[in-house]
Amino acid sequence: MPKSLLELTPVQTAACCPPLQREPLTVELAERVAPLLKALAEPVRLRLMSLIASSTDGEVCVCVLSGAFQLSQPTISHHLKVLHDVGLLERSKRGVWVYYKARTAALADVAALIGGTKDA
Amino acid sequence: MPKSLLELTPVQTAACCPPLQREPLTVELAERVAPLLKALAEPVRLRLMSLIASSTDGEVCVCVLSGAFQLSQPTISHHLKVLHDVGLLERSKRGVWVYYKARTAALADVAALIGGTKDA
DNA sequence: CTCCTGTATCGATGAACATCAATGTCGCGT
DNA sequence: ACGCGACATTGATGTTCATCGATACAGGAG
Repeated sequence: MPKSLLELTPVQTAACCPPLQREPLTVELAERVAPLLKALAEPVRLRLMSLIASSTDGEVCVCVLSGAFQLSQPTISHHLKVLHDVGLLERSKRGVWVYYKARTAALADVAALIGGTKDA
Repeated sequence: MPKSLLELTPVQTAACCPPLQREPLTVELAERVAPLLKALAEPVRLRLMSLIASSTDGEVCVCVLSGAFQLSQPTISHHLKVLHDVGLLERSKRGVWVYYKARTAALADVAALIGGTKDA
């Protein structure tokens, strides 16, 4: 896994404004970013991501997450897998329990690309 | 259409960090943001959005956009409609031509919600 | 070793989606 | 008026996806 999920070039990261508004996205970059957005583009996954990212411990047990939604356990597990597969969540198993942690850097990367702050 | 697409509350907009990392997203907010992310979560639409947002004129004619992809005209029209329907694009017809303009504020809203800059 | 419990995987099903060809609609020129 | 060109809408098709029940795979307790 790369240090930065999106592997933005110096020009891109140092840019005054979000790459998306700076110059047309390349096909490759668009295809690399889209899966991250797609993973977030679902209400349940957005809330899962938020629940984990806003937790004081930084980590949240799946057992807690399962109880926070009126969805079956396999469904929650599926959504967590989607977020994990694109690199938005880290997974650590301790004993019988599994904990997920948010990769806030990845979130920041996505945000910086699509919007961020503009001006010089 | 609301002034701000996401209608973030003062607490949310003035927050030190992205709402998503600050406190668990409410069901309503998650369901309001997800469609915007879904609209962006497609390589072609991401590139369309970028092409329009990065254009010097601020506006781009559909005739230009159609030529920039190896896709049928209806398909491009469909993608533009998706972006327009969620409020990411503005549409203006002049003569026979149709021009689309990026709602950068909407992009910034989404970015601020999911990532933005953290720290205190 | 054998249950019980937490989590992941599998298989199926119905809904949503990307794409295209065909058709419709609206302006402009002739 | 007529026809052409730009764009949108419709209908159809194959694919992707969210969800669930059933099942598999751990690891701890007894």
